[in-house]
Amino acid sequence: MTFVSSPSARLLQLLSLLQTRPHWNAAELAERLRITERTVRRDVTRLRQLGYPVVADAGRAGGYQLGRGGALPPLLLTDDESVAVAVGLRAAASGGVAGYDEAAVAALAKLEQMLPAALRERVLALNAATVITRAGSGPLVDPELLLTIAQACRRPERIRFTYQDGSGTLTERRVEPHGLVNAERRWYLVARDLDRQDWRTFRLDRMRDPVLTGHRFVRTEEPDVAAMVARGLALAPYRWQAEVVLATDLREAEAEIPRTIGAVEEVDGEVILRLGANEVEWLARYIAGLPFDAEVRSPPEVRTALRRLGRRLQDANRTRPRRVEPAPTDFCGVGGSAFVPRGSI
Amino acid sequence: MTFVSSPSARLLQLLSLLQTRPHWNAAELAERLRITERTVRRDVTRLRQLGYPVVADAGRAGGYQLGRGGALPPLLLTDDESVAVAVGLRAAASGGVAGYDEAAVAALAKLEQMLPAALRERVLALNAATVITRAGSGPLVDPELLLTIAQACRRPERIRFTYQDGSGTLTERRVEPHGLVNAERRWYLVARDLDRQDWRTFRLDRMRDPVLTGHRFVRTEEPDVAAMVARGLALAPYRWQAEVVLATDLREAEAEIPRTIGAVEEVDGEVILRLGANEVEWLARYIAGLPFDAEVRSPPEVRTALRRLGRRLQDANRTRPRRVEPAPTDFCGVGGSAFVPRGSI
DNA sequence: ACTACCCGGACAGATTCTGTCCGCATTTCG
DNA sequence: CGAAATGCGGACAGAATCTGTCCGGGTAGT
Repeated sequence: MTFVSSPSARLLQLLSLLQTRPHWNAAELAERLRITERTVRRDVTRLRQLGYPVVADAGRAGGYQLGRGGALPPLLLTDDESVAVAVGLRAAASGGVAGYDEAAVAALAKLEQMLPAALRERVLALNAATVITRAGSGPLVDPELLLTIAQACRRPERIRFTYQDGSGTLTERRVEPHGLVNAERRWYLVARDLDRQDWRTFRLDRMRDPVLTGHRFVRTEEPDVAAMVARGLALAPYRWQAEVVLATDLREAEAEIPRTIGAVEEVDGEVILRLGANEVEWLARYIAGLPFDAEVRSPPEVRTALRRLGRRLQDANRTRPRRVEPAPTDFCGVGGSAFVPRGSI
Repeated sequence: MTFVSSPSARLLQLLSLLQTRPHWNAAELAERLRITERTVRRDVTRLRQLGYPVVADAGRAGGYQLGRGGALPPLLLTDDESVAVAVGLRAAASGGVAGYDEAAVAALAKLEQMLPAALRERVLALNAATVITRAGSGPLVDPELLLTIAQACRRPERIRFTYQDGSGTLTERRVEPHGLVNAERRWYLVARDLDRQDWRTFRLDRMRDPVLTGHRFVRTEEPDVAAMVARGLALAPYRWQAEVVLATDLREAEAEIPRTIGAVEEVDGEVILRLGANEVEWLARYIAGLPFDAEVRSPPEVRTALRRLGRRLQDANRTRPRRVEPAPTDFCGVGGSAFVPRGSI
């Protein structure tokens, strides 16, 4: 640590020390800053006068701690950046980002204190006026776990962890981590599984006790991480895997079918859709809902289900409906979105 | 402004003044802080030594400005809050939140500087390891416009604006704004339309030149803003509005059909689904894809389309498929989601 | 050329800071 | 209960820094 001559700079150093450890006594601080304990006490008083919440305990186990809240020094963000902070944290608080609702709200409150007064007023108005939609939260992920995995990805270093798959089975995994993806309100890790010698995608909320093994590794492949996650979601270990010939071209099919639903490719001049589900009925319904005709190649159970569904659609909508006219609506928006469940996993 | 005795506290006051106005000369600052210009110059030097980027111009139009960047004082966020900031801004940067990509990246870079060194390293690793998924950005909304509307909501004050509807028609609108919603990557305003004497929902990216009229109003109703947006999305001014009887109970129907797709209610012991689209074919496909049987009450065109679809499903999947076995996959994740287009608007 | 700005050294006096000393209060442990 | 280890803050003398004043130098705009 370098020593500075001016008291105001030393104040900031004291503040930094208080942050790096939860607990200091005056003797420790004095030694670190090369001042006396009396001066430490004076500096603590100065920090308090400046609005920093320094908490002290007398007695045998006494010492200083930095409390939360209090006045904070100015923050150098542009107006756009401040709005982005408010909007981004608001989105996190409403569950748009996996599992950081409360922390985001708290962080937002603190950051607001640090804005210039005029802009603060406006950002506060934005938060007050914005209604939280019930998007729902993703599964909680321990921040410590997330950061540990992130560090493993970055070094890069092999990790070991306990994993719980969809059916509840626990297995030990050893992997070379590659990248993190936050998709569909969940966090995923794309990694190379050392025991299976292949790429795998794991959900972080199903991961326990990650341990950095200490073994560094060299990356020899650069997979498209986002694509693997998206593809993986489509071809999860469902009970039924269907192969369907679509009566359309590849571009149209790709535009219509999200990669998280199914994989589309062209083989011998035909457009083939592969997708999975745990229930035949679900597959039949999904295929029936596609905006182009489809022939199921396999499995035959799905073909049968589609024929049965076709018959039921005809039977239910013969003639003679009851007439009711829906009320007119003037709405000036557009768009919609939905999660598509495909049977229990 | 209150005056303080200690030079270190005055430094923070000087820093605050430099933020409130883009330009000050020494004489103005001296008068504000009740010190001489020479002392202002000394304080500026001290701020620079502390890492604040104070920019000065000599000459007739000279003065001081606070530049961007530079060292920043410690920020009092918990680890959880810091991760939430990083994650939330990362989501905004990847288009998860409407229109604040670049500003979010810049804000994130600045905030990272303010973390304690150990935590900063870990948050940086998180950002490096996280792959941006191609969620796509929503339409850009001018931050100034967003903040103006937010302020109108909060006061509350009537506003006037030019609105472009789905077909491109421009109209003048006078409204009493109630609340803002960020849904489906777009910003919406829920307001009471004064000319139509009814509640309306507007997209902010289709709004121009909002003007605060100066007329305050009192809120006499508290509508469910999020529900109005969601409901509005389902019952947009489509060419075809269908009414469908579902062979299931209300709870099941509500669980299966998002409010952004259609409205479900129970009438005389029957579960009724109302939804709209610009194309009959789309409605037929969607209804066919539902996981329960459905009878279309109206319009007859949709009933006809469903019968036709049922026949085609049977024809396309008679017998004798070509046999191909899909490759097995071990993927440990689940879930999917997609925007559901329903014909051109 | 003139005016209005920023820059920073030098000096004497004013102000603040520091270490030392001390008594008081609180908490924990044996 | 007493001892030990902590925080608290006043008082004092000397050390250190800050301040206003003065001044010469440099830059930018009219």
